[in-house]
Amino acid sequence: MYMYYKQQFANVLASKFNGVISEEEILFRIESPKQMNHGDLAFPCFELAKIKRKAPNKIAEEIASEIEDPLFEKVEAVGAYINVFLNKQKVSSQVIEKVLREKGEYGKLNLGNKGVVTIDMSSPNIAKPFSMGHLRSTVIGNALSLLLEKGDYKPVKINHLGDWGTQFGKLIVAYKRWGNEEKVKKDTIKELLKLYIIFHEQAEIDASLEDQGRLWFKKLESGDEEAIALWNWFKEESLIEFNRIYDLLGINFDSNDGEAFYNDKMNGMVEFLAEKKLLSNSDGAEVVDLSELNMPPCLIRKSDGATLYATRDLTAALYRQETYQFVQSLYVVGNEQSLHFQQLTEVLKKMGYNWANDMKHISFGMILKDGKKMSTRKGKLVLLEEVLTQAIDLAKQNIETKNPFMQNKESVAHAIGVGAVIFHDLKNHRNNDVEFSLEDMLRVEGETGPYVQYTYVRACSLLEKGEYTIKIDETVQLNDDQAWPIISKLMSFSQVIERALLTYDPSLIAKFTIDLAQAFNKYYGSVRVLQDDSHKYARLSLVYAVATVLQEGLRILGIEAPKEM
RNA sequence: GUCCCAGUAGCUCAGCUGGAUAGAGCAACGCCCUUCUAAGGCGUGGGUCGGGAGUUCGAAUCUCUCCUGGGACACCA
Repeated sequence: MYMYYKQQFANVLASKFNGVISEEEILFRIESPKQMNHGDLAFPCFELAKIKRKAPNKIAEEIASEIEDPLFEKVEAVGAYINVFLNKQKVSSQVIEKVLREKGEYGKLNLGNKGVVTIDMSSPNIAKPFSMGHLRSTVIGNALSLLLEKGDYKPVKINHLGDWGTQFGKLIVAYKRWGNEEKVKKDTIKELLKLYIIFHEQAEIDASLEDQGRLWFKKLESGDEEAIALWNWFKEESLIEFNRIYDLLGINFDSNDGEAFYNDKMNGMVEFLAEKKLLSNSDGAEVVDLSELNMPPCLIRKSDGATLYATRDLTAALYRQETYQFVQSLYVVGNEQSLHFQQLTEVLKKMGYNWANDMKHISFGMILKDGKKMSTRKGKLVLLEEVLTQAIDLAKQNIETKNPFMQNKESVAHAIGVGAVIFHDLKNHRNNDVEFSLEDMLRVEGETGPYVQYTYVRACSLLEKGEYTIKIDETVQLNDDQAWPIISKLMSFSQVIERALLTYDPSLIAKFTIDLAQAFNKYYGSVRVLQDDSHKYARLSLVYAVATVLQEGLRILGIEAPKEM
């Protein structure tokens, strides 16, 4: 909607400028003023001043006085700017009616099916607890997937489980040395984590442990029965735990092919590298040299012949291109792996695959503890499940005091608790590091998920009390200017989606929902919606539009919007 | 040492492709529930946009440089 009005303005301006400056150029220059009293759209005349060799404010004045259009209720020159005020009544009706018609589809970018986008996300390491770090990948990946859908792409969510690699060799060694079947059966993940930590402690004393770990991974990779049996056991137990968490988060995947899935596909990839003469030997290991790009070499095979992370990721990339023929392939993986992904891309390009350029590392910042990276090896980590449980409990307590007679307390508390945690993760730009703070995560006031949900609840309550039903043929005649900030926000929704999609940035959606909620709460505080007068239907329609868009915004973030709380 | 990310109010962060008096939330203080859910609203205070130079009509935003924090840099993932 916003684009439409901007286009109209550009159109009018173009007709006044007689080709001195192109319409595209005008469109590009038009901005939305930061302050309400500067109108809804503004055109700065500085550039024009150079071309026309005239003072910019003179130009603004001249043009402003010439513009007359029913869509604009006021056009004024302020300094070098031509400021335009949209016709509030007219635009309000148009925007609200569009939302009433399109409902959840509002804001969708209808550009025709744009193809498959694979999203490598979540990817927890089995035999380790699901930590806060994996929450980020999971939640960001999920939001991007929903966003892509809204933009007419076909997302494929892949949980690239960390279920292969030397770490399992190490774990097997630790289990065989210090493990206890009974204990492990009882509380698998916690026991395995203990073993993993012990291993790394002991390895500092006895370096031969590392070698044994590598040996057992090598055994695993060559199909040793004992190794495989243990690995299977660890994996099954881990998946049970992970699925419990995915259920809590309400997130699922289109594929659970983890690293081990590519086990039998790696030889072909390595052979192809050899055929292309890209492999070289370095200290007994097989690597792809990238020194001409100022990068360290990419390791393909260890000196004992076992594969590495890069080997599996390269194989996975090939497999995904073949299987899905993606137009983009996203990797929602932490910042610290940026070198790895640069290497991946470069190796694929050397192999002659141009689609390597369609692979994008969607990086995100770390969750820090006391300003430092958390380390599983040293046992420094925070368990996601505990955080979620606490958030839900807190929501339950709040409901008990604020709305004790409500139905569905359980499911609402779940929506709010989980919503708070997800929103907290998504509201800031993904690249920022975040210091872990349970207090911040459980916050429900101010710029939080529960605040947005609460706003939605208020809106729903109004619709309920006002017995609102959409009358699609009736024009919505909104007469109060106080609604304008809301309208202005509503009309920018698809813009925000487009931008979020372009920059792979869900935080823009989160900020949008906050802004819209703030505008609505302000309105709610000063206007009595359910007042019985001739504009009640229009006001309720506005409320309906707000509720619809808030719900849709939350949905894209992967957050539920309860009707009561 | 090389490369990547960041440095904006006491704290956590916004600030669109450079544009009009730098904005929110939290915390602090003061108001507003006999009328639509106070998980809300209104108001007050709080800023050399890390330092310096440059480009420009115009810089928190672009360039260079320095400082600070975090991270990555071959047989972990």
